[in-house]
Amino acid sequence: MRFTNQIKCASCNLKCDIYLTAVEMGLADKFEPIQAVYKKHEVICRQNSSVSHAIVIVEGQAKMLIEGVNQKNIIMYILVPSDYIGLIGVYDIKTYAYSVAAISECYTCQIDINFVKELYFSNSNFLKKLNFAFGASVNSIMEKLISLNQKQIRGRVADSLLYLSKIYDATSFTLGITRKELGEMSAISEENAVRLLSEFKNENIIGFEGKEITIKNLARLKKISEVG
Amino acid sequence: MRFTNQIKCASCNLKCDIYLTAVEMGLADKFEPIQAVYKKHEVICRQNSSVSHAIVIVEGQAKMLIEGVNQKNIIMYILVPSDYIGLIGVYDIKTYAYSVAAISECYTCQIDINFVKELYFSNSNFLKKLNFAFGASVNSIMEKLISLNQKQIRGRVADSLLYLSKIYDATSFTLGITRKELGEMSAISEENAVRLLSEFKNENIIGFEGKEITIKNLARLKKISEVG
DNA sequence: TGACAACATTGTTTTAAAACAACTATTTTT
DNA sequence: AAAAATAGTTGTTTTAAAACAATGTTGTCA
Repeated sequence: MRFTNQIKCASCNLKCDIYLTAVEMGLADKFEPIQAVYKKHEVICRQNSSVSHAIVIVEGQAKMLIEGVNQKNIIMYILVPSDYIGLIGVYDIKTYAYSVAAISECYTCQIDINFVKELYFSNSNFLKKLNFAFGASVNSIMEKLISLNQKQIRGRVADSLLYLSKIYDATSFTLGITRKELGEMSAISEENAVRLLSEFKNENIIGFEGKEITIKNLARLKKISEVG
Repeated sequence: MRFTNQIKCASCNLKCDIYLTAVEMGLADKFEPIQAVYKKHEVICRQNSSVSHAIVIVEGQAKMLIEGVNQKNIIMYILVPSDYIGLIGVYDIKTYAYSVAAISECYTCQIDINFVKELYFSNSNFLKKLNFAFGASVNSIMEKLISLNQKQIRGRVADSLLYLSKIYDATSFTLGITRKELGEMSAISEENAVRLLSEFKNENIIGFEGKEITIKNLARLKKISEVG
């Protein structure tokens, strides 16, 4: 990890909600984000450590994961630019329930959680926005719980592929993660992750060449996701 | 389900946070909870239906569950008096992500979600209290995710027993749920739930007679929960 | 109070997915 | 450019847990 302080918020293309709210409230001068860059594989925040900043992904990709017993992890989300880490600090939760690690070089902005809290409690629009995002994340965790516990591995991998297609907003995308990590997203072994990709390829549901994946039959994939 | 309107809040022993906050803000007269009684097995709220009221469990017990594919459910929590259902409505989530069903006769109070929202947005103490509860629930869902996905069935049943012991606040308690439901809490089959109870009994970790359960060796049970 | 349903139990069989193994391909490092 | 490490692949074996089956027990209600 290294610090940069090159980009000023005023000239940043991302324009995160925190900055926009600060500006709206005439607090732009009090707004001093720390800019940190993480190399691939570096840990951005560690499960059980204390939440001191809200972190915005400005560039790059990261995985949010729960570190479980016997060093097996579950990857919950892939974070992409404009996603937040650590908002839970606003809800008075002191430690992270998850870890986040870079899967490509990640540029982040880190804003003191107390400053974010100040905005949260004094700006009801911002409050509603965060609340809604937070509430939605609870729903998506429940969906993940169902997916991982009640579907067979075909359904789980289908879910992961659909999820990736959604966050990359395309049916063709470059898989930012390894086969092992695809397994960790679906709570299956690396070998079975490979096997199922090949299976889907043979059935002409997807195509791939290394990390380049194309969903060729979205309807079938959705069907597989549904029936488990 | 039937309605009663016998108990006035002023004379209610429970004194929920919603009522207390309403009183504090001089809104006690605007506070008109609906009192509804549910028989055992009756559904209190159904997954995907819309959230219109915050519901307080006044008496009795209920299970909160996610209804999954192929009619297999996961029981997330057992709700006991003073627990809430539907607070997620405050966070602008319109539909329930789960169902709740009575496991014994349940007396509930139901308060219009818009009234609760009013309190939430105008009383920062109440807001903080709800936020904290909500944030904590996210953490506990993640723990459940780990428990159900990375532990073997022994560890999962151990977790369920520890959870029950915690909510009943005793090492001896009457199991409010069936063996099948204990399985649904631990994401295992009914048969294995029975088998593991017997196994734990043989190993002198627990004792039971029908629904009366005693944890005899808490340390061992915690160990089993840890090692998975 | 007898009949039926729901719940509990235990042994046996089947199965889905992990683990193991052996090998190839692709990146990184030096 | 060679060596080392990481990532990907496929076939085989093992295993944990579900499903099946058969039977006993308790509860409910007409």
